[in-house]
Amino acid sequence: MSVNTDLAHIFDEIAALLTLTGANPFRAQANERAARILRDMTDDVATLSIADDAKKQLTALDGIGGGTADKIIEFINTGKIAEHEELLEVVPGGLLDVLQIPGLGPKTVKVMWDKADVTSVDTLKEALAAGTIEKLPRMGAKTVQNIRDALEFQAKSSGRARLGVAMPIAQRIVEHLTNVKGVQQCQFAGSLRRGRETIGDIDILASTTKPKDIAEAFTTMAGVDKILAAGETKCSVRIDEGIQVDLRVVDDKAFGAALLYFTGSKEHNVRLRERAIKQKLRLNEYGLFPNDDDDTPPQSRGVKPVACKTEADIYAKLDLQYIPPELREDRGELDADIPRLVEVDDIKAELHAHTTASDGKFTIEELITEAQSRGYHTIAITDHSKSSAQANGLDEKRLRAHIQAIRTAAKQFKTMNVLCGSEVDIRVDGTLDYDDKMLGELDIVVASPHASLAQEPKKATTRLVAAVSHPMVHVLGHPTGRLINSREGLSPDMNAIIAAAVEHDTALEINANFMRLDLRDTHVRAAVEAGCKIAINTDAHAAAHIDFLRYGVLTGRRGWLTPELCINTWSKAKLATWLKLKRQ
DNA sequence: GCCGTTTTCGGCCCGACTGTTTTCAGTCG
Repeated sequence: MSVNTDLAHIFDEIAALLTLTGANPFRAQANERAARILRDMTDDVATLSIADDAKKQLTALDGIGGGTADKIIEFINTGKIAEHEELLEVVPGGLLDVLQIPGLGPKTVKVMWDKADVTSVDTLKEALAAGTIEKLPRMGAKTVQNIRDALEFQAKSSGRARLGVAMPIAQRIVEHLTNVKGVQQCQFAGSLRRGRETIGDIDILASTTKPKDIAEAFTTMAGVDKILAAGETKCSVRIDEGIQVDLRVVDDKAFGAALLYFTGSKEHNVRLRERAIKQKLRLNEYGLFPNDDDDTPPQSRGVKPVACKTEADIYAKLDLQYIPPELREDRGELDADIPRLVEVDDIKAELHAHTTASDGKFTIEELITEAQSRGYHTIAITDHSKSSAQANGLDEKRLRAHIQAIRTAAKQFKTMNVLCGSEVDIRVDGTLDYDDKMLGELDIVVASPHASLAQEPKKATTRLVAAVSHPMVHVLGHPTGRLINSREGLSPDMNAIIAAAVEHDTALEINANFMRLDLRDTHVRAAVEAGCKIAINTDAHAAAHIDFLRYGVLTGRRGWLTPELCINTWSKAKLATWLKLKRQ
């Protein structure tokens, strides 16, 4: 929903501008929270805001109060927010970019603005060159050099790394460190453990009897480009891929408390600490302690923690169910009944994969063998349709020959359920790329948008609702067509698509390719709440792609997806029955 | 700016690290 995104951006700017004016930090925080809520919701805030009881509906959202609700309504009615405009008259907008530079916070930026006429990244560079920055208070040689380094790094950095890029790197490092002498536990934490679609940096947590050895092993490992910090408990390096990796070394007895802390999210941790306080407890990265109102940290006074060894212990002492990392986003997880979430081992069917018939690398036999080796009972072969000419899509004649070839090949695999399918293009007007007769000859139809992905939201909604309502369609493939960090894709009214999917018993796909992860987590959550069926498919074009499944499962878990709603976890018989019955 | 199982006012998570100063401010997660 692009209005939600636009508004979220404005609230983030208001927050940043407020910090630069020295306003109450909690006021800034409230605006940041509003931005996060808007990004997380699938409801179109524009629709919500024109309702008769708009203010009531908005303030019903936890974290949105009267002031924010008024501003949202103001934006929907006028296209802008007066407070935002007024702040931009006082504070140069270019300072928002300066604030993005690591190490520079609001206090420092304000001093630069007041005393050195810095109003943008460019004027900061000029001030650095002119030597005016180093004359400011608390600006020593090291700080100035750090700013120069950060500017240089920012210029060549590509920003947040995709999940599927960061994960293998993190696993490699964890494996390397686990083999170091003295290491007791080692695993990655942070947004990577929570399965976010992009990762700012990689956090590794370890406990060891020999802290010096692990620090040495970490900073000297292959692929380290630059050592940023090398202390007793924390080391930071930048690796060749341009990603920062932090290693934290903690006491083995408190590994759980540290893991909880370093996994985050920050907002989830704040919620946990607030809850702890209400229970006369105090939570930090060393454990959950009795709260004796002494300002000195309890661990440094020898206070015995109530829990610290494992995350589960801490949740239990806070009277909470264990909350899986993927749910720790302050999206209501503390107040909810947490269901059993889908796991990689639950997946028994791949329902979207390509062969050499279109643009895949597998032959039919290779693809079936690959699926069989993963312990799947079902594999759907879904090559592209004719409109995807760039992907060597099949016309009707070639598709019919392909179906024959699949049926013949399948005879060699007695235990495998091999489905003849297609990934059919959803054309710009919502019609499909084959007629109903052709579609009827297929066991499974995955309908996906590939072209016109910058279509305006209303048309995109009509287009996708038509496809999801089509009686021959089983799965809506990568619904928005977005590519993470490179293409925004469609911004349809996702609730309308979910409603149509529920009505017509069509599954929505989580495309597990880490470039896509489409549906995204928040869409999955809305779909799951509506009782919509979900497919997790890898869209494999080559053997390595089948391993992308884990990213799809992580995204599903972030959307609170249970095995019951995930059609890839069903038994062979249940899945086959649904595929047939759906068309009746 | 938001919120209320002691509150409609007065709070709002917690600690480490860095770099600058001689006891701590600012930033980060």
